Amino acid sequence: MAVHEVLAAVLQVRSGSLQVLLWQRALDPDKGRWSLPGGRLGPAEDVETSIRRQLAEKVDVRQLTHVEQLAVFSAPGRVPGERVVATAFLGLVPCDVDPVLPEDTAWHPVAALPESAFDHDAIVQKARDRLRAKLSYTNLGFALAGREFTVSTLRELYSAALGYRVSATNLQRVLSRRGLLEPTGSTAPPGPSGGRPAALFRFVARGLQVTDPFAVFRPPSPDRPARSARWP
Amino acid sequence: MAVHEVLAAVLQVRSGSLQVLLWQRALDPDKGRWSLPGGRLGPAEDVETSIRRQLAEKVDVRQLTHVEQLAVFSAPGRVPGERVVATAFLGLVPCDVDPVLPEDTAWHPVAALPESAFDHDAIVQKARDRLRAKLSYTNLGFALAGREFTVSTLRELYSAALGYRVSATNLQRVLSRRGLLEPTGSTAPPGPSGGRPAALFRFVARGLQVTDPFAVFRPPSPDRPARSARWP
DNA sequence: CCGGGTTTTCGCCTAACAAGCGAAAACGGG
DNA sequence: CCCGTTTTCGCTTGTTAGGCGAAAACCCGG
Repeated sequence: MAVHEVLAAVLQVRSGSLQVLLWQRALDPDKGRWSLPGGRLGPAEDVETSIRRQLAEKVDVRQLTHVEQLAVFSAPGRVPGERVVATAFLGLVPCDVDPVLPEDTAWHPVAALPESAFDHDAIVQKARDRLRAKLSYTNLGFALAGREFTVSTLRELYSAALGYRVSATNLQRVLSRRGLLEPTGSTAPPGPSGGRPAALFRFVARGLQVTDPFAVFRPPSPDRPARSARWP
Repeated sequence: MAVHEVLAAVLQVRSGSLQVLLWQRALDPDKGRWSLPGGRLGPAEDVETSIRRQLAEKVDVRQLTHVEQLAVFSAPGRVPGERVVATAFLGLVPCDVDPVLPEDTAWHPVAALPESAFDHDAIVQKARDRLRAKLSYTNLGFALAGREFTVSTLRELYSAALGYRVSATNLQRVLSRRGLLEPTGSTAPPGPSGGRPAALFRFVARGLQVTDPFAVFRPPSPDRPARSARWP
């Protein structure tokens, strides 16, 4: 018999850095420290429904472009007092929205977290690592970007999330070849210092999908060109 | 307030197919159906400690070469009666052991599961998918293989786990290039019908490690040859 | 309206890796 | 000692990531 809570590390790229949504605890334990949004699992909801419901108190749910389970945190003494088992989530918000936040809530760069409550910093690290990994072999970028964007802004998003500078040329090429990116046809107005107007792109699909080229030892499949189809 | 249980899909390649450890329920609910090993989370243990403890009743724990969290299953009605939230695990057993099993326990091919209890079949599917994915971009094969093996037997393991025939040549090449495989120097005795004796190999590391070549958009790093290190 | 500065986009090239194929190597058995 | 069998290795090909620089397309000031 244990209390079950759900917690989410909601990430967004803001002003060039990857940030996480935290709220400051008004009561003990860990009063004054920053913790992840979430709360107790209700009796008639599964964990994903629950975290979406609880996040609605912090941000508009419709602005959450992606939610996925991260892991269970269950060390016996992870919170003082009663035993609490937590299911942690990764949530993503696109860069073109700026949700109104409650008083006690604010964004913090994941690279410089404030004093955080309990084991919540470990959860944030895990969320960041998951995001970084999935940017490489999925179309998860759609959850960070707006509906339409230029390659330059997409480059800034990837650079901020990954923690290192990414080549815009290569980014466009790789995502295009994988069939994840498509041009809208129109262009964005050039910046104040001029320059060629950038073409607008969008992600072909806005749901998570994995690119399988990372799957090796593949069998020759009928849909792929089938480099040659004979097996011992 | 909900009961928390831990469940594990323990997989092993046996007689050429991927199989999962199940036990047959002697009591209602779902009497007679097959379910995953596991049980209630104890008050002083985290979920991984708990699943390892509970699996010890089924198989010798030292034979478990890999254990990882899969996901939380928490649909309100997933088991009748009291609310039960489950943390599901993937467990792997190398092919060269054959644990003694309790009466009610047996291996079943994941491709042809018997009538299984509750949502346990969904957990098994998820475990299978996770294994298949990780075989491609990690050294997880070490958990399926024995300490030493020939390329042919490794090929059979990968073929069984992935569900399609794998080229032995390519398997050895890819794993070697990634620095995961090394020859022991000795050879295995040839089969009854003769043939060149096969060289024995082992995995360099027996803990899980990810091969990053699947990470794209990488920065030029000092350790890698650094094709050329200049950035705009 | 023409040229300089700026930003984006595209083409060409290279490197790395997966993958297929066939020849050679290394055994046992008649 | 030749033959069938199994393994291993080298050669080659196709695909993808990645780097570099030129051309394209805009603004603005003279």
